Amino acid sequence: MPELPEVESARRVISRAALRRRIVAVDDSDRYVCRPHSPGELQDALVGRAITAAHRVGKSIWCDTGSGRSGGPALGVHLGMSGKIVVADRDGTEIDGGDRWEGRRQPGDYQWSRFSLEFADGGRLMLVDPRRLGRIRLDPPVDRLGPDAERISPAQFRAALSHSTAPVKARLLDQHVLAGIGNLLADQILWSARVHPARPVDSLTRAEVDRLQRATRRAVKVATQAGGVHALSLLPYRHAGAQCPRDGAPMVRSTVGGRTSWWCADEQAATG
DNA sequence: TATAGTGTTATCGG
DNA sequence: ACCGATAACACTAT
Repeated sequence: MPELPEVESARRVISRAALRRRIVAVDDSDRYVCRPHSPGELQDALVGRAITAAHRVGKSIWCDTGSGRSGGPALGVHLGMSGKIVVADRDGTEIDGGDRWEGRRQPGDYQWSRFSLEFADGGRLMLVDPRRLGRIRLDPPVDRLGPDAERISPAQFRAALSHSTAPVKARLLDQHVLAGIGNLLADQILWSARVHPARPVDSLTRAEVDRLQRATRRAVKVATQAGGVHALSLLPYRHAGAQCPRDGAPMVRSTVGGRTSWWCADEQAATG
């Protein structure tokens, strides 16, 4: 599920439930999720330290670590397609972030825990991730990300949607251009702004770019306040046979920018 | 049983 | 070198 709103929720879980807890053990045995680190590398870097702060840009989280007065490496967390952060007590009682149904047969048993930190009191922070497309790495290259979609200024947004012939949806999804927008947010933004997803960026009018900017701000705000993209109004209409909730025209589906896209056949015309 | 999928990245072609 | 499209990744849900 994770797009910016879910990732922000995960960051808050870490901030609320994991700060300043001394790490006594690390399970970094999943070679795919912990690539390109070698076995034990994450453990060696983290045992004896604690998370001191959790930051986010777009869909990337990184945690400052330290022990006493010495700082450690940043712990990067990416949730991929199916990851979530769960913090649980020694007995498996979830402190935060968990869903009872997600890969959990009994308290403390997480079938899909792909990485975990164990704290001195026996509690754990886990990356629970069925598909294993999430990622844990030290000192992640967050400087390559574009401006965060929640904080981007109108001028930065106009700059992001310029100098390109790419489909506007591909540009919205490019994390190096604008960080945090995923497939569902992109469809919501384009629908709200009444812009066809395949429109070349350099064909957009100033008015359209402004509508996209406002729609981005609104969609990110709505979803972040609700804790996830499930709150987006377009979501129930992204399926075969659906009609646009504004004008009743058919919702159509195609692939744009390599992703499944849904839009209103009438209001989001192919030419502006 | 077959297919699609809310994300990222290496690779390929222009 | 830049840009964009595509495949691959791993696994579950429908």
